[in-house]
Amino acid sequence: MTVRTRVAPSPTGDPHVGTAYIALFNLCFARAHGGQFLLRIEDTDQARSTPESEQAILDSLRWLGLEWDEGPDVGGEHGPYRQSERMAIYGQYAQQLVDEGKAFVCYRTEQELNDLREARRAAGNSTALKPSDLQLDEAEVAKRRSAGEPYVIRMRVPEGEGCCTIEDMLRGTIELDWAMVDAQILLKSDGMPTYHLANVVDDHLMGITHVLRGEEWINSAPKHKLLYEYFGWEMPVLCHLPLLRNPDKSKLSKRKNPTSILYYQRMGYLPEALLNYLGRMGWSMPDEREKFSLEEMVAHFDIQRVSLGGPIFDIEKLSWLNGMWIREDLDEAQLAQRLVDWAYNRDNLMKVLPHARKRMETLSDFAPLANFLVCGTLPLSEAGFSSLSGERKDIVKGLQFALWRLEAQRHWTRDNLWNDMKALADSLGVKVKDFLAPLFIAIAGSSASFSVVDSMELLGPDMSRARVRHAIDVLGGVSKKAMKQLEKEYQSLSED
RNA sequence: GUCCCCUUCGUCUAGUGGCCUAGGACACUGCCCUUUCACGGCGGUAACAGGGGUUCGAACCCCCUAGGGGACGCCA
Repeated sequence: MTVRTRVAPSPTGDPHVGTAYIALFNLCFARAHGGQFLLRIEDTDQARSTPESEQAILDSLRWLGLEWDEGPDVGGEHGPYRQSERMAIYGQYAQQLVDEGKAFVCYRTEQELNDLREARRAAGNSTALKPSDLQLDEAEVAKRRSAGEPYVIRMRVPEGEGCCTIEDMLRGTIELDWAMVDAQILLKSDGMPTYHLANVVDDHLMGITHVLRGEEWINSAPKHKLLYEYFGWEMPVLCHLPLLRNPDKSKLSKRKNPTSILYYQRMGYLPEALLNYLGRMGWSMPDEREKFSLEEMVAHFDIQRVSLGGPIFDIEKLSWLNGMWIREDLDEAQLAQRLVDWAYNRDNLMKVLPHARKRMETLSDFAPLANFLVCGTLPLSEAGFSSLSGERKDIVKGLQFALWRLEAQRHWTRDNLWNDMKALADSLGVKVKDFLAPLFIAIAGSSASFSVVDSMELLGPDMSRARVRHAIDVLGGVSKKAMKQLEKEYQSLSED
């Protein structure tokens, strides 16, 4: 048995707990059956994938203690293979399908596609575009080809009535209407494969026998099944796991919940505890114990014990569990070591000292100055912002705008952050000093502290963003309606 | 809008036709321990979404309704 997890960098480069969740179940399933657990990096989207974001995910999984196997040597490189290095392979397979009439070249433009979908939606149909919808007459195709216009390769899909049946380990037989399945792009105009092609080709070449993935993939299973049929390959057994949710039950997202593993690391959660908690999401030990190690989970793993309701990620219970691990599994020497490794080490001190030194008269001044760096959530209160001039509404607005900028920043350095904040203040017509004042409190808990941008650099993106979010909440949050208004205003700012 | 998935305390869950007057855990709460706080111990509040079937018997099987979620991209 061989299973794999595909890891895709998120747009912000944060390693997502959802990725670790899926990886954990893949690992347990494989190990429990004496099989292999492989990892595959999904890096065909140039916009989101950088070497750093890929490394961040691998490092996070390792931090959690999820070790993967070295797979078969597909395409010349071991380990968590990178697709971009093997582009030629996908092109070949796509071409093979074209030659066999199972895929076709499509010159449709984005505008045309939008119009076609719009028309289908207006007619009350699904928006799935079929090969016949996309057909252009030969003269037009010839014209676009000789003009060197970009094209993609799409798969042919059934156009008549009927269902595709998918077998799922947990859900049994699922019937999906072929009408919902569009002529999926297999090869993008930049020559990169889409997930669908890469996924099927890789899994076959890597000898994957079982695929455990998130339930958001159920709807594309027919495409994958069809591809396996086109290629004449045996399809792996599928299993769709439930999705982790926000407290409001929507799919876990960073706007509503911290989702980055780095955030939990920075907050001081132990990897064992976080992994243990993820193992309790939609799964339970046969004896219902709450606390268990990865080894114990593997030893007792049974995929049939997965419950299908989407579990809500509850930080309070995670914290309780983390406390259990600290109290029961670490003696004092080990705990001391954890603290040192976590933050109280020389490297960290050296990073903080340049900012603290100028402000110190005695050594004991250091702790209060650096306190905010090792704090998790700051004990903020509304009163803490009362010293600021300006209305609360405007303070919240400033923080929200700043948050959006921070969320967009991929290169987290003090200079970039400074430029972001400066630009924002300028476009709002506010003095930088006044704009930054609430941010000081959000980040450091007081306006008397290191420069905010230095503080944010030290805190890192996840913790910084979480602090700003927390401050907005403390100030009463933003209503849905007000949020729409702010989004509009923010949009118009960036257009100027 | 169309299709798919899901539905047990506020939350994570046990439960696969009789052991269910529905069990455990987090949170909340009462008491005990304690100079304080925490930890720990003992209690308490709190759920089978609704309606129809099938069955001697249904949280569990079937149907309908409702609610929630997901998918409908040159994202994964």
